[in-house]
Amino acid sequence: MSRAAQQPPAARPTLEAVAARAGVGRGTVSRVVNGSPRVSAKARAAVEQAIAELGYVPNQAARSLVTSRTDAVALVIPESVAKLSSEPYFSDIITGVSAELADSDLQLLLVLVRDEHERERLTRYLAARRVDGVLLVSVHQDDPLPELLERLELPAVLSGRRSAQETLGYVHADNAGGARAAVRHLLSRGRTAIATVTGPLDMEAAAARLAGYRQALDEAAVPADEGLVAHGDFTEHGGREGMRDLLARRPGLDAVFCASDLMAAGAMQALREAGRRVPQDVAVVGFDDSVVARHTEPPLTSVRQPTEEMGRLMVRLLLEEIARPARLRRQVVLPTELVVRESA
Amino acid sequence: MSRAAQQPPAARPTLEAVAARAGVGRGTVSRVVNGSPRVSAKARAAVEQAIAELGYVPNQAARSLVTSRTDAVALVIPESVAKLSSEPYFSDIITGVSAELADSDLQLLLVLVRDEHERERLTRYLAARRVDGVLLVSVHQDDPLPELLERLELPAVLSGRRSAQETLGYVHADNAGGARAAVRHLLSRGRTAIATVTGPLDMEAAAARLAGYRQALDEAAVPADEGLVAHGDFTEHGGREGMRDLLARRPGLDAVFCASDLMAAGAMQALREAGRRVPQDVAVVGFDDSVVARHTEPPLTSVRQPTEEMGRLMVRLLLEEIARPARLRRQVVLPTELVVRESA
DNA sequence: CACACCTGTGGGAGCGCTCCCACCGCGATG
DNA sequence: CATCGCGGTGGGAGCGCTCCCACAGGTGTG
Repeated sequence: MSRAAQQPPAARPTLEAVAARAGVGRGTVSRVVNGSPRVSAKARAAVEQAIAELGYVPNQAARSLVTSRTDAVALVIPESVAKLSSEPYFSDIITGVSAELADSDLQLLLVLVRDEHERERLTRYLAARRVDGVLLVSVHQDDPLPELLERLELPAVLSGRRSAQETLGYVHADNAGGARAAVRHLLSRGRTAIATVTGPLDMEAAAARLAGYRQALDEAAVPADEGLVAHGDFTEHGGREGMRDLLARRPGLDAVFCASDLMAAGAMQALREAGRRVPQDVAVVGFDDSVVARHTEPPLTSVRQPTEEMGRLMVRLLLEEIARPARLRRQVVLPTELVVRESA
Repeated sequence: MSRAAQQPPAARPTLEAVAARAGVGRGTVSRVVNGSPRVSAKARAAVEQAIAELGYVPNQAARSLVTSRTDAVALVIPESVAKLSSEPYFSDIITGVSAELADSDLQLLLVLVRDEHERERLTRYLAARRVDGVLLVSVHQDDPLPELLERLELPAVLSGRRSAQETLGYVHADNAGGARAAVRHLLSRGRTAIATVTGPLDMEAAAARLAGYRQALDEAAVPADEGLVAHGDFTEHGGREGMRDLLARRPGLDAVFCASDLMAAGAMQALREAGRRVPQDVAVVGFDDSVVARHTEPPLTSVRQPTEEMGRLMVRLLLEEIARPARLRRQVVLPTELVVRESA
């Protein structure tokens, strides 16, 4: 087909063109576009009309070049373990982040980091300051990214923290408190041999959940039994394996607290294999209260953390830090809540 | 706290600085950075060393300004229905897109469009050509975005299509074929009163699945019965409602094909409420083979579509189109596969 | 009535890059 | 021996914007 009628994709109008049409200078147009108050009503009206008539949209690259802002933030997800879809936690964070960002004029860059190579790419990218700030989720203790962010003096907010001495801003849930509530609930239902499947302990969230589990037992004067502690990795597979271990070591257990819903789902599979009924023989509690919790059979009692709200809050903290970088980093802990269903 | 020691965040070196250090001109550095072959080995080595020594990273804004490329693509997800986390389909697309993009040097912008206001924001954004291309998923028949993309002559690839006459490039699964396979499977197991819960019929994928269902019954000379067709919206809630309707209208049904796994999960809840056993009384088949399928009780037989691969393929098509825009748009249909589990 | 001061304005400079043209030196060619 | 071609090179121009300085014109003060 002839493309003779093809017109050069309609060269976009520039600031200059708008200025000419409105009969004002470039400076005035720029002031209107950027919402400066130092513009007369008359000039403003003329400029706004010219903008509308020409369909002017500012060129972000030109703006960036001179302001050295990018009006974009990156959400970095280390996808070390599994796929995004099996971790509803990430999806909920994304939803919250995106929602909160929609009200600002920032764009959301999604960066999944699968391997070393991709981490290097990200490093170069951040060094080039191609974003104004970074949201980092699922932080591990030895994760090199937080340090990089500090070195680059790039505004950043974590979900989770490296340790209790975290220097960057962060948002996380009351992991210890949630775990405590879960175990207390099991105790109150008369369970006595309560096991746990932990998350990866190089993540503070996982360590805190284990600590909460221990506290609750301690409070109730239940003697500690390391045989009742299995280590998982937040995944379904890890939950299944952990549960099998536990059943082998302590066949008499009558409850298990899993540090994620996915692990709880895996644990329930292992229990079913072993012929144990949930909750009659073994009560199960998860953590996250993600969609998975509603799809297990029986539905899973779980510790709800406000994941989406955490995403929103991360954005708010990040915007604050971008606005005034020197300030002390804010660190926020959100409450959790036990959602009781049939599994416990 | 005193910030006396505060140093200006280490002004990043420019092309010019590299050129000076390497003892060459700006042009040569630019050629090296952009991989032009027209550079002598000697000059190249000198430049590369200077780059390493200075830690030079090109300024993307400056580059963009002159090339009018952005090296970014947007993945647009109309989040009309529910949350991201309850739709594993989207997560898998994201995973695939991100993986494929990692090998190119493009960035992924994630844009969730929740309402009219956010759509307008996106429209302005696209008009400003702040991305080199767009991936659009979950396309509805009356969706204004595809038309906008055509008008803007912005490279774009859809997942799903508006109709069989789609003019834009797209990738989708063999929806009709998958549905046919599902229903044939049910027929082969001796089911005779096979119902279906459809997706939103303004999406071609949903319409095609319904068509496939009808074809399979037709081939088997099973008389059509509109009472066995309920309309859902791909969500769990829709599946539950649809199933209740079906049970009310045709209590004798012995199988149901649901156009999504989520609806199948909802349908199974409704069946349980009604005291029907799955699969003994009613066999259930879903569509997507998402993580949900493995978490239902019993595990769900489902039509697998290669969602992640679809994401990757969308990126490949988009890159092609960005490279040479005038070409005919490629349209690809990927095969589906029935994964048999215990629900049917 | 001279002066300072404030609001609103125009436009030069310059952000860091790519594009392109001019030019250099060399070996091959007539 | 003059001419050409060609790989390799330097650097001017310019992308579209913001920043900032200079300046116009009005208002208020001594």
